[in-house]
Order: sequence, then C-alpha cells, then structure tokens
Amino acid sequence: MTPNAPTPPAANFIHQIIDEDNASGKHGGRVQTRFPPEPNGYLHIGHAKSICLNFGTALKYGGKCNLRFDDTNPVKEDIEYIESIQEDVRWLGFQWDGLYYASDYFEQLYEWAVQLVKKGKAYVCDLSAEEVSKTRGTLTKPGTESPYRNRSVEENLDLFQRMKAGEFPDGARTLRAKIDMASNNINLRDPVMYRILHATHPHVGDKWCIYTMYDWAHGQSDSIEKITHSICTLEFEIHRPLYDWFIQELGIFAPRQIEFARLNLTYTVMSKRRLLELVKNQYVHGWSDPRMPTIRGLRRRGYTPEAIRAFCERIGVARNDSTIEMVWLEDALREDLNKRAERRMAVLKPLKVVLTNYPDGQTEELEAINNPEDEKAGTRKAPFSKVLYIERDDFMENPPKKYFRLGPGREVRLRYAYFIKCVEAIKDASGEITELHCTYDPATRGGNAPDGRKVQGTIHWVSAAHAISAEVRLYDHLFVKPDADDVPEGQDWRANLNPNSLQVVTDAKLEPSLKDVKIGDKVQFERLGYFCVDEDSKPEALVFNRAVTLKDTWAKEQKKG
RNA sequence: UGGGGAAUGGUGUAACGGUAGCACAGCAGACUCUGGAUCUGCUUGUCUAGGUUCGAAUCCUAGUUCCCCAGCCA
Repeated sequence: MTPNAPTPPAANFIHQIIDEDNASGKHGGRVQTRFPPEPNGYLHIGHAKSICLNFGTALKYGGKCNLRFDDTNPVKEDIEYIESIQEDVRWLGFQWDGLYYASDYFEQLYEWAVQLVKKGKAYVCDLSAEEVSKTRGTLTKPGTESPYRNRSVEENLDLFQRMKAGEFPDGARTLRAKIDMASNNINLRDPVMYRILHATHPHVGDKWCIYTMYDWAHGQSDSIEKITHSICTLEFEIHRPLYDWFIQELGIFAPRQIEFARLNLTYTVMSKRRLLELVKNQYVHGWSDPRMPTIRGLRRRGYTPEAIRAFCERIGVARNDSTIEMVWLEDALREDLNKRAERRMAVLKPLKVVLTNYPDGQTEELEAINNPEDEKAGTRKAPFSKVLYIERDDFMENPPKKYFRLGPGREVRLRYAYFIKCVEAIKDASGEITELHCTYDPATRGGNAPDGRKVQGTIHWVSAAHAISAEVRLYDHLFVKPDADDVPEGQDWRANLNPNSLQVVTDAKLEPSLKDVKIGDKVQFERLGYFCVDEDSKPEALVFNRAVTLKDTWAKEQKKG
C-alpha cells in the first residue's frame, strides 16, 4: 500500500504571509520550513498537524522542509525517539530535505555566544536556580539585576570558557543574555542561554557539558538553515521578541517566526506529560496502544497516512484556540477506507442459525462483491451451509417498530445468499436464546426473489462449519467526557478515563477468505466497521482492531428512545 | 490587578468596507442486497455596548470572556 503523494494544504493565514513575501521579493521567492521536534517522546496527531503544515507548505511553494531535532536537553532526550520520529514522519508520507540536529550547531552557537559576551550583551551569572527565580520578579513586578551582571568582558570570557571546559559542577553558573530585568516580557529579563549539565547527549555524546536553552538554539538554528518562515505554536509567541533580539544582535539571517494554534481533540489528551502518564501507569498498553493519539497508536489502530493528512487539511490553520471534534478524525478514516478497504463478513457476537429445510451436509459457494466502491476489487466466494452464525443483535424476540432485522416469523436477506424466515427461537433453561430455527427460500439464491418480493433487512452471516475464529479488539474513546479536564472539584483528568475503552471479543467468527490476512491489512466487516490486523496477530490466531465503526443510523434511532 | 494573543452556527474555518460562504455534526427525504456509501433539502452564527459610514464580521471607543508567560523544559 504505497501512500499517495501528499497534497499541498489549503490557503491559510500563513500562506497569505508567504504570498506577500513572495510578492515583495523578500526571499526571492524561496520558501524554507522545518519541523523541529524535541526527541523526548513519540509524535502524536498534534505533531501531524505541524508536519502537514510545514512539509505541505514547502510542497505548495516548491520550497524545502528540514527535519531538525531540537536536542538541547540531553537529560530528557533519547535515541529511541530520534528513530521513532523519523519513522513516523516518513510513514505520514513526507520526506525531509535536510536532516539536522540543533546539537550539530553547538560549536557555532558557542562562538556566537562569545561574540555576544564581547559585545557586552551576555554575562556569566553565579546565581543559583532558586536565586535566579527569586530575582526574576513577577508578572506585575520587575526583576532585580544579578550582582554578576556587570562583570568585565575578560572575566566573562574566562568564566564561560571554563564552564565549557567542565571546571564547574551542574548548576553552578549560567550564561545569561543582558537585556532588561524590568521588561514586561519575562522572557527578556536576562534569559539563561547556557546551563551546565554534565550529561551524555544522545547525538553528540560527552563532547559538551554546557547546553543551550531553547531560546538560544532555536532561532539561530533556523538562521543557519536559512529558514524563511519558522512556524511554531502559539505559546512561543511571547518568545518572539527574544528570537528577534538574538538574531539582530548577531546580525545574521533573519527568519520570521509565525505562530498558529495547536491541535486539541475531544475525548483524548495531547500533552506529552499526560501521554507518558497513561503509559507509565498502564492505563494503556504502551505508546502504540491503538487508543493513543500517537502516530504509532493511530497506525496500529488502522489509520492511514492519507486519512490523517486529509484530517489535517480539513481542520485548517488559524490563531484561535480550538478543539476539534473526534468525529472529524474518524470521518476522515471512513472516507478513505470506504474507497479502499475490501468488505468481508464477520460475526462478533454469534447466534447459531439452523436452516431446517436446507440439505444436511451440503455446501455451496456464493459470490460476494469485494468492494462496491471499487469494481476492480472483484468478487470472492463465500461458503454457505445448513448451520450459520448471525449477529445476536440481528435478532429480537419482540422487535420494536423500526427494527428491520430478524424476529419470530420475519423474513430477512442473508447478504449475497438467501431470504430466510425465522420459525422458532430455541432457549435454554435460563430463558436465553441459544439458536434460531429458520427456513430458507431456495428461489432467492444470490439474494433476490423471483416473485419480486422485498425484504426490509439484510444481515451478515458466516457458515459455522467454515468459519475461522479470531480475537477482535473493540476500542472506544479513551475518555468519557469530550473534555478530559471536565471533572468535579478535587478530581483530576484521570477520573474521566473510560474504563470500557477496550473490549475484547475472543471468539469472533469470520468468513474463511480472511485466513491469509497480514499484519496491517485493513478490511471492512460489513455493517460493523473498519478493522485492521493487529501486530499481535498470527496466522493461527488472528487479531483484529476495530479502527472505527460504520455510521449507524439504527444505533442513533435507539438512542432517541 | 504587567505584558502578549484570540473571540464568526453544536464544532472548525472563510470574508480583508459591499449578498455572512464552506466542511463536519444535526434534522427531513430519496436511493440501496451494508440501517454503509451516494443524492436532495433544511435548521443554526459575527462576544457586548456605543460610534464612523450610503453600507461594518471587517474601521474607532469602551467593556466582557478565554488562552499564553514568572524552568538552569521545549
């Protein structure tokens, strides 16, 4: 299954800015973006929005997009994430132009820092973390200047060089930009540029013991890569003055930072912290649990890159905080799989049906269409015999008004097979229905009555003698409320975790044509939904994940009461 | 109560002083061998109050609500 080429995104306010820049000749029509993840976690659907935006923008303007790891904090980062991120970006269908690491620029960053020190725009500060915090002031009160703020250039140069040389322990000193302790923007109150961290870095090893802060790395990395439009999320807006300040003091290529609203989705959480907590506390089974909004979770669930891209396209890009309804994501998947997934019949909650007038021991092969949306998908044969399974939900002893399925004395169509009429429901001692006795009409073979009589319902079925068993995992929302934070006083978001987000059907009955499916295959179980073969699946023990249900107007009808 | 942002139907998103459009959801119907898909129609909106203007979602004034910032995180 090769992904189709990604399509460029629809116009948005960022593209308007680019159009204006191109019109004014600002970068000579050149467009360069980047996707800059920190390798400290797995990518999620929120990152997908950023990926589609950055890569899509480059695609739209014939520009370039780099993948750059913002790896400035070795204590949180790991090679595992560096690898998984590349995998996920590629899986989404994008190929970066340059693959870079902020840590590749550490030498250049150091030289530039020295340059700022020489200009009197940066100084080594001996204050502890607590002291820095205390002297920063508050939102309404200015901070106070560090007693080390006015050291001589020579002393600063010496100290900074010794910081780099590893002469001081973690936290002993920092290099700070000398800007304005009274600024209304707290980011400008002499922000820390370097801290001492004797830690092994996943990409550059033990070469460094001073590490750059985000603000001192990001803009300069953008500049080095000649990024024309540096797209990030809204919370960095307040950092923009600092971003611009560093660039200006250095007199280097000036990218433009543009912020957009990050993605929020109902019935899930998106922060790395919370996702990590779900994994650590085993609310889910790892980062690729199909209930997770991670790229790997979605992939395992059965999502396709095309569906995710279509979703990102549809939600748009703007500066308003927003929360997209989960059905948008689900709908994007349905739309994609409806065109592509072959149909099969599977019974999740089997109810035995005996066709009393069907010859014992007879089997026939009935032709079924693989995909009504795609003629090229062809047909297959499904075996039919005297004993079948149908879905328990497709029989009701006392059917309500709008129920079109089987009931005592009712006739329905077995998909691609025959009309059957229910004669009797057999019960056990406790009154539970154990099987149905039905008759079939031989004249309706294939599913149509020669006398033109119509039937209200068509249900799916599987021949008992030919069925194969499988485990099917049914997923529901991770949270019970659209907003995970919508909890009573004194409780937190975890109170909204859905205890029924996973239900396992251990003995579903599938039509035998499904026996050779491979991990990752996607199929529609007719009338039930789209399913994906899980990585736990083995040829002798198949496992399917329900990616998404089909729209179900009967379920909706029932809810109305 | 410092600074920076944002407010358009249920949810998103357009409009750039000139008919508030589109998508998803919802409702009603058509069609249907998936109560799927497809098709048709419909309901629902400019945060509030003033002002400028022939004309305001758009410009001005004042308010309201929400988000972000006080890591040696990104």
